[in-house]
Parts: sequence; C-alpha cells; structure tokens
Amino acid sequence: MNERPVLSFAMRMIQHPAIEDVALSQVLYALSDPVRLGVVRQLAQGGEATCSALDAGRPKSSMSHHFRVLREAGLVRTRTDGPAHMNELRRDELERRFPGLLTVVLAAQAEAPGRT
Amino acid sequence: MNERPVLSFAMRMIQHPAIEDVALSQVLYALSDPVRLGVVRQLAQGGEATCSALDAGRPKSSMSHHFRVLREAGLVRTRTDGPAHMNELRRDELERRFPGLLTVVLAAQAEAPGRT
DNA sequence: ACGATAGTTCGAATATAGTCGAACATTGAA
DNA sequence: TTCAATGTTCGACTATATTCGAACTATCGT
Repeated sequence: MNERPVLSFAMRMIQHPAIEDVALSQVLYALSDPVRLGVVRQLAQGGEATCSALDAGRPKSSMSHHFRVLREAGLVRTRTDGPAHMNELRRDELERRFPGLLTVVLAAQAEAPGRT
Repeated sequence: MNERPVLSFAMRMIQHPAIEDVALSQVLYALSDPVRLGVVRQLAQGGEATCSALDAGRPKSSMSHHFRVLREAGLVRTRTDGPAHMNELRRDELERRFPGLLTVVLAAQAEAPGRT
C-alpha cells in the first residue's frame, strides 16, 4: 500500500476553529497559563509576532505547544509568512463571541501588587 | 510530646486569601472548569448557597475540592452557618481587583450556540 | 452525650498538562 | 538541489488535577 502521506499540503494548512465553536471554559483555560497570557499580552501590544519572537527563552517545542492551545481556543490566528508563522489576536471575533472579555483581561493587573 | 492538635479551633476557621494576593491566572484557571463555572453562575444568581445545594449529583468530596479551588482563587467566601457552609461570591472585592472580569464572564454565553 | 447532618481530609487511581530533546516538514534563498 | 531558518510532531518524563470512597470533624437538636 501507499505509505506516503497523502495530501501533504494539508499539513501546512493551519486550522482555526470558528469563533462560534469556542467554549468559554476553553478560552479561560488558555488564558490561565502565565506563559500564554504573556504571549497574548504581547500580541495585544505589538499587533503580531512570530512564535520565536515571543519565546522568552523557552525551547521551540514548548512554545509550539502553547501557540497550539491559543489557536484551538480561538485566541490567536496564525498565518504562514515565509518559513515563519505570524500570529495575531482574533480581537474582533473574540469581542463578538465574548464581549469585553479580552479587554478586561488585558486591563487587569496580573500579579498581586507588592503590599507593605 | 504533645501529639494532640494544638489550636484545633483553627480547623473551623475557613481561610480566604486577601483579594490583593490573588493572581489573574489563578482566577481564570478556577473559572475554566465547567463545574466551577456553573457554581459561580448559580451563586451570582442566587446570592448564596450551601455546598450541597449546588452539587449537581457529584459526591461531597469532589464538590469540596472545587469549592476549595474557588475559595483559594478569591472567588468565593465561605462562612459556617450551623453545620452547613454558606458560600457567596466576593463580587465587590473581585470587581476592585479585576474590574469587569466577573461581569463579563457571567454575561458570556458559555457554550457554542447551535449552528445549523 | 448521642445521633443526624454537612463538609473536610486522606489516599489511591486516573487523567490531563507542561517540558524538552530529537527528528521531521516547510519555505525561501544561494 | 542544497542549505539555513522556523515551526511542528513525536515520545518520554514529570508534574499537577480530577475523581471518589472512606474515615474524620464540626455543629446543632434532643
């Protein structure tokens, strides 16, 4: 039988869920990891970025995992740009699906402020 | 040596973190579980409730776990009321610490709406 | 002091997540 | 077509979560 992968072009098609199919729990979970929250914050500020630009010293395989979680939660859209992958927040879509959520999360002070 | 628990009264004091010491990730994580999100929604609607009133058929030990996660994330305050424990949302405090967060989460449509 | 009720804690089993190196895939450029 | 650059996938390991029964604790009423 043919052992070669059929439709190898499918590998480069990066899948994104329709925003309607994303569950609230899923989004909250994706945002609950400090690494991923950091990525989202940076994307919110910088507009878009490659995976490696936001790795914070972590290995590629770890970052790839986190970006996948963000993608599957509908938070991030990834498009291929040459050999790199460009990521951007799905802000407008998220705003429709969960009004105010991203705004509130981005505005929040993540860590406990130092208390005397 | 004295093997008896000293200060056994401390056992009945239910501990709650200061709202300032709660991290955003922690809150998002606590809310990312459907069972806990359901509890929060019910508390938001009903004002307050005992643990067993919201168990949705789950065993006590499981619910106790979820309530502990909610407490440690600063979402819920538990006070003892006779043999029962009364829980209520720490809405005002949460609103100060993470403005708009709880409101937005409660307003959100949790599940994907049916799509034709 | 006893029993009934409501939760907590413990322990063990299972499940899910995060981490990271190594191998692989894709792209564009030389 | 070979190479360097950028991510993805795989596999293994570790860590953390969830679940639930059983034993325990606290509280109130009798």
